[in-house]
Amino acid sequence: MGVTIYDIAARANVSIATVSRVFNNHPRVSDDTRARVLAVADEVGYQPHLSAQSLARRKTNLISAVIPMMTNYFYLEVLRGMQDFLIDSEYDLLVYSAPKMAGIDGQLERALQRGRGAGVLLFSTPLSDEKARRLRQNSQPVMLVDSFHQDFDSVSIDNRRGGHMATQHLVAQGCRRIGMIMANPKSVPAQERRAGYEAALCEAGRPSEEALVVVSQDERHHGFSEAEGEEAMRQLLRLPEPPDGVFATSDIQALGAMRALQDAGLRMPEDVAVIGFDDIRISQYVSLSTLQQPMYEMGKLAVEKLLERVQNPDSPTTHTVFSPRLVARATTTCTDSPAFALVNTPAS
Amino acid sequence: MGVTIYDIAARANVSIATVSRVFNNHPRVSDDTRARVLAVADEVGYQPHLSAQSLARRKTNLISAVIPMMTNYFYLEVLRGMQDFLIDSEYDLLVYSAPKMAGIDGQLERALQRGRGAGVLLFSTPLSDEKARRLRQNSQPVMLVDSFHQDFDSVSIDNRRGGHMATQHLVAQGCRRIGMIMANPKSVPAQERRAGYEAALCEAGRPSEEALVVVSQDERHHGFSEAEGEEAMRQLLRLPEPPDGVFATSDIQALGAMRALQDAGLRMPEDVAVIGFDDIRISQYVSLSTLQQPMYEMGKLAVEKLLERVQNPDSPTTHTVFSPRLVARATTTCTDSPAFALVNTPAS
DNA sequence: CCAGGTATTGTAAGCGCTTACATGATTTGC
DNA sequence: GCAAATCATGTAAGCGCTTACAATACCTGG
Repeated sequence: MGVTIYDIAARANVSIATVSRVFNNHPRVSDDTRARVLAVADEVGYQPHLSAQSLARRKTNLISAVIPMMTNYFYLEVLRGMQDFLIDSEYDLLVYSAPKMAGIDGQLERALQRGRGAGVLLFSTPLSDEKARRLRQNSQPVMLVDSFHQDFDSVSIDNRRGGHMATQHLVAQGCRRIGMIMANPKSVPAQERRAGYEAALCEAGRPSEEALVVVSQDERHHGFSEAEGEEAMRQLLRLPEPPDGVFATSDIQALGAMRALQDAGLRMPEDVAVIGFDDIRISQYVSLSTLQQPMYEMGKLAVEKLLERVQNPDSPTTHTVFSPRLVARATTTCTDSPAFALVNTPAS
Repeated sequence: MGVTIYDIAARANVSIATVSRVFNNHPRVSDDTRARVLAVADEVGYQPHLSAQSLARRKTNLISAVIPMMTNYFYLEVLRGMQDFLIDSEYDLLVYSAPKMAGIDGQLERALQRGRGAGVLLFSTPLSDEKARRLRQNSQPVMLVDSFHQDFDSVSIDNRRGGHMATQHLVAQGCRRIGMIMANPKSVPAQERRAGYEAALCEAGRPSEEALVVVSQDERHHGFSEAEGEEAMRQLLRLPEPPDGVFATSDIQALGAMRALQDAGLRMPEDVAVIGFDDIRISQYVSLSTLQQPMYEMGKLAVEKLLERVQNPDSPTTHTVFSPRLVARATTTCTDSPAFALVNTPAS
């Protein structure tokens, strides 16, 4: 069907080996034949057959990204960073995403198929020892993004520090009772953010109150959803002494919390200050204070490091930890001028 | 390295052909041997080698999505729809995205490589006759999403109708001078939306004024960016008689326009009503009126139809056109209660 | 002028799988 | 009870490429 190296070999009066050498830039080909082969190839529109190459070379030029709940804009930015790196490389990207947390194992299995990809980027997925063992056996190197395990390369963010910074910021803004809207504890980043929150409270000499932390039991998105955030906020507001500052484990939950506050007729930040985590694009528009993750850079670095690992399977494991950056906006401070105030001036 | 059918054949005392038949659910295998082969395969952890399968079967289980400027949230939603369909199929998804419009040809070439994928989804890319010819020659079927060409299957939206609805809505809201913030005319959807705009003005007995349509010359994103929208709005405001209603070819441009209006101290919708196109998630939060595209459904249907085409290369070409849906929010109507009003109450 | 390089090209054996065809072993129909 | 059909399995030839090894041609220097 397609043009093969046999066709070219015949037309250029050389063997298929020579044709192959030409395309692989093998040095031992005379300039003469090289030119002839390339001319013929060009003339007939030759394209190498990628599956055949993969089979013969015993490696592919594909890498896989395994992503849970792509609805989260966080991943869009990371993907963008990845693509910007890959576009100049010879590797292509397979995307395996699962709508629910639970589907991630199946997608990971798919990505790990033999002869499929050269490496796997696994996002935001905690690794049980059992699963880690399974991954180590596989021939494809695995790189963890937004999660951590001693045995695998990883790129992540200092969640504990972020939780600490968020809480400290609320303290600095004068909040007296600081609550937290926590995702499902199965999420390791969420746990870490909570640890930072508690450490900061402790440092500030505040008692940490169980009731002020609302923990999501959601399995589907591990609590990272607007609905979960809204529900959690309502719960906080029902407390005898509701908080006047809230740290949510993600912006998307914070958005839900904002909705709940609005419904309750409360003002931000005067009645309740709100801070999230991630800095997704929406946050800028609704002036939500948050901890920014360098999503683009994380994506870019992650593929870069994965490809290095593919080249060099035995180099020592590395872990890169980015620092989050505090972005103070209108939900916690009174100085920042709000976005789109005019839209929201109720018309009369 | 990996376990092959030879290993299994040896351990199960059968030929490799039989092993292959077992995995391909060939009917002519006795239950007895089938069970034996499967037991052995399970024991040694056999996984078929996908490149080898592709080569022997002369087809792959990959489809490619070629997407310009993934920054646009539109594509995230479409991707989600695609993934939800693919997760139950045997196909996997390759994503080729280009940060700029100009990079799309290179990515398309990559996706079209022989032996790579079974089909290609090409997004939002106008096809010159030249390029169409090139695509027809390729062995992979191509499906157009958010664009149109007679010779290829397509899934798109009735942009003309959308432009018409948007403009009609502004008319109904009492706008007297209706401007338009237009993307680069290289974008066919933008052109169509403009046609709808002009038709609606004409029907309403309004003269269409050249100066009221600001056309972007941007090449990078074809004008689909916040900065371009903002600049266009400023330009409109400098007119002797500025518009009191504006239709933007996308939400992202509309967001820029909103920023310009806010900077100018103008109220929406009292001074200027604004409507966009797409209904990206942010729009809901900032209460931007818009024309909703069924992005998720488009993605889902697109892969579904592409896979049908892969099965059946000779069936007649089909075109599916979705209708946009008007979503009136606070930027055009006074009835809708705005989102997050509290955030935007300037604190005192 | 010839042994011993070195540069260029060819031969052929894979890579791991699918599948047309061939071969016995069983079953079926009459 | 036997030819014909059916079933289960094996043999071997690819799919399109890479690459170790072999072969040939052309240089060197002594």
